[in-house]
Amino acid sequence: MKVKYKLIHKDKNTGARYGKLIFTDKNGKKQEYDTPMFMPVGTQATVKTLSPEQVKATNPGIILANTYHLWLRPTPEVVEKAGGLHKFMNWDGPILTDSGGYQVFSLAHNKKKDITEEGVHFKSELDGKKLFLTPEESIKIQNMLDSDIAMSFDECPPATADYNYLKNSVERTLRWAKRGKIVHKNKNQNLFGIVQGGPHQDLREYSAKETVKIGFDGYAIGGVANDGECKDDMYKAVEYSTPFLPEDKVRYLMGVGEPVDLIEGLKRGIDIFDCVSPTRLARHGNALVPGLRTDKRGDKKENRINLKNARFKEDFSPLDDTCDCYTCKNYTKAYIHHLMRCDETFGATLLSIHNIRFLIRLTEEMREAVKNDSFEKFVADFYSD
RNA sequence: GCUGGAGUCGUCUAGUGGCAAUGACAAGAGACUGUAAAUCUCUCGCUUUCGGGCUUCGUAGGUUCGAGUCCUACCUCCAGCA
Repeated sequence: MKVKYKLIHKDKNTGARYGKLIFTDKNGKKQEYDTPMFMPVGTQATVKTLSPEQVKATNPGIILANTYHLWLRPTPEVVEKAGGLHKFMNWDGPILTDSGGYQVFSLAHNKKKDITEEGVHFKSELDGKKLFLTPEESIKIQNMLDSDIAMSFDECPPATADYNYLKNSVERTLRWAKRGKIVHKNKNQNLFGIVQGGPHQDLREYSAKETVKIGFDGYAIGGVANDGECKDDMYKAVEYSTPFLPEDKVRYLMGVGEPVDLIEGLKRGIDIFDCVSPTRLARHGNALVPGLRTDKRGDKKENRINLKNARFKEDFSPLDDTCDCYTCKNYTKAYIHHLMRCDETFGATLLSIHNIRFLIRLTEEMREAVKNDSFEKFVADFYSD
């Protein structure tokens, strides 16, 4: 499905935007979704522990899948034979595939040797086989998967990498973006570019401007929230980038995240977010709950409870009594505590539903605030609770 | 009653003269941001000013510089025979 972003309203006092993503399929049929949006992650063509119906019930827009993982298994050929990713996984909503760029850094064993101009050498985690992923190959795979949004294959170094590394990385990511765009043939698929540059103002500005010159259907900000980056640097990375992105294209902050980050991102002009944290936290027994806490670094973090803790054994209240999700409407903490203690998957399912809905509900509330030009007050209330 | 065998952290278990004592589970807690993650880390006899101190391997004695480990008796459990 081809996508168009429509900016509907810009908040009077901040950079926050309310908009719509309008997807049109081959037959001219439209699907519309509001932004800001939180996209659940389904790396292996499934949002872990959830059925498509359960994902749908959280009111999502786009969901994610990953090129790297699907390349190795089941292979793009299989997905193509199945009739594309939508059919394969029974998801008729929009799908965004990450390019494998993130895996470059988390999987390449020897960064210096494995990451070359031509592409990246991997060792398959499945069978130890030597693999080589290039920008062209990544786009080709995404074309075959037939996702709605393909991401450029970027180099995603930690924000804490030194300036020179980040500078070279920005240049390389630009060259890779061009190479990817040239081979992008799927007319029914959108291609997004990725801005890199760590926390450095000049690099972000340069990366954003050059990426826009290449021309993409949407723009992402990458290389944030990794390897111990502090929140301040992450917000800087965003605010150094968004001013140079076109107003009529959607902006995607990759891999983020936490409730606070959604707010801070939106404030700086981001429209869409994705993060593994709601589903991973769920599998590890944690539920997002209202309020904030301060972590050991002094950063404001989301509040959450660990349902495995003994204190929930006889707590027969819902996870969050302000929440409208299936889990909160039907189950108690004591029951989820029991399921997590027994390693029953249904516990992870219930927590995933809640955590995803928690973030999506936050985007819905932010949306309303932007519509009413009251986002500044919304932010103030959020921090004062 | 006789003959073998066994009793070690909540549970199972390693240990055959230098041991607060192995591993697993359970338990208590923490971490997690484009998913190498339903994973990982820490604690788990008592106590501590974190150097240590104290008490532990069925019970009671004994041998030894030193005993969960060797000896004696007893208690309990299991198997076989009466």
